Amino acid sequence: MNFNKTTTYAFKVLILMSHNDQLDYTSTYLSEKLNIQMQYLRRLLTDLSKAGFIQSKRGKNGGFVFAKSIKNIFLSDIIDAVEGLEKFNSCMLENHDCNKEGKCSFHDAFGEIKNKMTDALKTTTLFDLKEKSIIT
Amino acid sequence: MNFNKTTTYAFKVLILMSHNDQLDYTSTYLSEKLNIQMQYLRRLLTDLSKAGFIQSKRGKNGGFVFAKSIKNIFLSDIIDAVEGLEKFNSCMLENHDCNKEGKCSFHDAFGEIKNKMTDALKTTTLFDLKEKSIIT
DNA sequence: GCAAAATAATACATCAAGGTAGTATTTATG
DNA sequence: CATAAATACTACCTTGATGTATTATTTTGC
Ligand code: SF4
Ligand code: SF4
Repeated sequence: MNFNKTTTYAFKVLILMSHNDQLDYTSTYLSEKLNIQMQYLRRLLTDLSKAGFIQSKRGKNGGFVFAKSIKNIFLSDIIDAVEGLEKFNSCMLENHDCNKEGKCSFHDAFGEIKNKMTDALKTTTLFDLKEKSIIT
Repeated sequence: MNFNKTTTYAFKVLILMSHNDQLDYTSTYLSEKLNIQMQYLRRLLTDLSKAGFIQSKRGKNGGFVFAKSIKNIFLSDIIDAVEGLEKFNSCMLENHDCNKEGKCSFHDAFGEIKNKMTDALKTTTLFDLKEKSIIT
């Protein structure tokens, strides 16, 4: 019940950026502030650009800004872009032949909980997280 | 929100074995029935023995049987033995400096859901899963 | 007591995620 | 237009999870 590292990085970056969602953030700044290695972060930022969350400005005074309103970026979108959302809905036993409700107690026992989790991810935006976040 | 492969194997093995919890199951049988590679499964079975869930009988007519009642084997025990239970309770953002409630919206948004998940794992036994499981 | 059937142990192979380095490209500004 | 400051790209390294192969050990039953 965790995201992979890259997804976690993505969250941290975007949450930090959402503190001032009009600002340009350089990869150097983000890297130092969040303790994420430069090169890896750069790739991630490029990916997040290609996914449409942020946009890059190359050259001097460049950096990254949101490409759209943080009210329109759902947590599920971020997960989906980085590690894919499939596994959050798929069988916890990786029994790919089966996907039927009511066939296995696992499904019954955790299906509802998983759905709530997924719902939360699909309805929570970066804006929603903004105020209370301690991640600086 | 998934277990790693080894944990999934462990679940499948133990769930299958719990269908008839007095029987000896050979690694060959389990391997073929569940499509798990022999050598890897063997190691897992040895680990599950050492963890006290099952016991091994070496030599001809050997195999593995439960070492204790399946009413006393909680899903959380299995996870804990194989991949550790820590991450099911730790910060989803891997912000290891912090572990305070109310400090970050993430915590508020998903804390309750995670607790329910953990509770379910800690109160559900192999016996509870027995009847309805389709995993043969 | 020997052969067959089982587990145990050990060492090595493979693969994907994550991490690192070096070079190329773009752009603002003096 | 040259330089500095930024991102983009590409190739390689490291590590941990998973997979495979080989050999050793134990036990049963003829
Ligand atoms: S019924 Fe069980 S095996 Fe089938 S998809 Fe649901 S959890 Fe997986
Ligand atoms: S408050 Fe946020 S950062 Fe801190 S432990 Fe909870 S989820 Fe993690």
